[in-house]
Amino acid sequence: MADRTQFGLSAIDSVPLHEKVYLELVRALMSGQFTPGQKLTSRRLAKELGTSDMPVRSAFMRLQALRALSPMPNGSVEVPVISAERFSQLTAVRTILEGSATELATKRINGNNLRAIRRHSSELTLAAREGDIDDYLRKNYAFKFSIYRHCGNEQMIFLIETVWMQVGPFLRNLAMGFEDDLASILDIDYHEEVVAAIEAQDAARARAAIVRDIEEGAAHILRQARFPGAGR
Amino acid sequence: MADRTQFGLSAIDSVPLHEKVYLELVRALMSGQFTPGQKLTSRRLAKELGTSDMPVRSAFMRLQALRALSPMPNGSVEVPVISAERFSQLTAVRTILEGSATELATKRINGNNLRAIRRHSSELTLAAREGDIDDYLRKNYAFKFSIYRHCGNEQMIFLIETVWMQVGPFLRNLAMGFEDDLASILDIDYHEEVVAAIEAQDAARARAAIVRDIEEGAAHILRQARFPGAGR
DNA sequence: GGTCAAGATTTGTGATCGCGATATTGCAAA
DNA sequence: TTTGCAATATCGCGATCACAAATCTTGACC
Repeated sequence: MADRTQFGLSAIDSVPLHEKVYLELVRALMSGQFTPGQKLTSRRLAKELGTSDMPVRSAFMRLQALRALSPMPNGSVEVPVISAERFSQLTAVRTILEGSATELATKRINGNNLRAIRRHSSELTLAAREGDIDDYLRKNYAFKFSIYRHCGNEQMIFLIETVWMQVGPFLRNLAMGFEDDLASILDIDYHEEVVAAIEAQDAARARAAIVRDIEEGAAHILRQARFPGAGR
Repeated sequence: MADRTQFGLSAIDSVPLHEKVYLELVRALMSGQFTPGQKLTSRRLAKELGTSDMPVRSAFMRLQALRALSPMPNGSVEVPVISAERFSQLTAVRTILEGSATELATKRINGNNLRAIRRHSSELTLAAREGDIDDYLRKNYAFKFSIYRHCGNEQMIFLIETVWMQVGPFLRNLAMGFEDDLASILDIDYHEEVVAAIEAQDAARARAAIVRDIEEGAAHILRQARFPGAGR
């Protein structure tokens, strides 16, 4: 479905190349298409994308500022290797930010919002039962941000997104630890409890449920993950 | 004190130009040398700095990713114009993040750390009494981060820094509202109370003091600031 | 088989150029 | 003086080139 004006002309695409490259890299990173530690060079990537290396360099700069890519001493970038310590720190920050956002959102959510959240919640449950990891992660993202979006603080949402940019690519590689048993993740998944708390307008309970969801998920990951420098 | 090798040669400076431009822009932004709403163009800035526009473009990309510069529809960037709403949101995020960081830090600070914090605190008091706004803001930054640095969570510090990058340039222009009466800011400055709470190892009290410091400072600013779109 | 140095390749970095779009200026008409 | 518009200057963007440093390859030698 190409964009067409009323005269049948295709709409001029004014989105800069570097922006497209950036979005493409975010997508690739968040869906775990790169291996942690993988080195990315602007020239090679440019060749793969069929552009010059300039737009790629721009995208690298942005991603590196957000810590979604790690700068190497020689100026190259690599997909971040997350250590157990960094993962714990990011989890701690997540509980603080996402807990607060949930608490704020609970007080502002109305019927219409709630209906959308419930839909995301049931889709999330479904995805877990069906065992599709990619779909599960995508639905998990959609569900949580359908709540955070209503916290009334755009700055907070931005910060949460930057944290997810750092954890996201990592989660993908770890969720694979569940293999065919993705449904078992529902045992430590409190998203139904979150919805119930929001319905009851109980902000403190909603915060507690989100925090618990984040923490138990992280603990489960820490249990079965192999982190660099922690033996093999 | 230039870097000299043992042969008296000046050390080759291998810091990339785009990094220097970035640091220079951060410094200029944080010290309020740009007016909110001011448009920055890579070409003009490059000419002023005596470089090509490439390093400037890189620096723009990074600052824009961190929201320290706002992208314009045509791709230019401008120094962010902060609205009353955005300022309130950023303040709310600050209380959450910096409150948590202070609470965590209180539990980890030992005698040596405390001595440095006390020094920063007294320097801050001194700067307020002397009435030098720039010095006050610098000391305020140094004092607060001398605490946050010990929170044991590098990711949290990074997020706090990005928030400061957004509020910093704005604070400068508003602190000028105090004019010759900077010493009066001490009336709503709870940094001595923060130090006392840390000394007493009372994490909850330290958090409350920092939050109060942030909130009352922000309230004072909101009272006398002229925000865009709020009449004149 | 392992080591190391020379050569070849790749890479980051920054300058420059060209294109199309945007913004600014200058001037004439109302 | 204000309005309309064309000439001009400036700008974002992306491609390409040059150069030095880093990295990889290769092959001779111990």
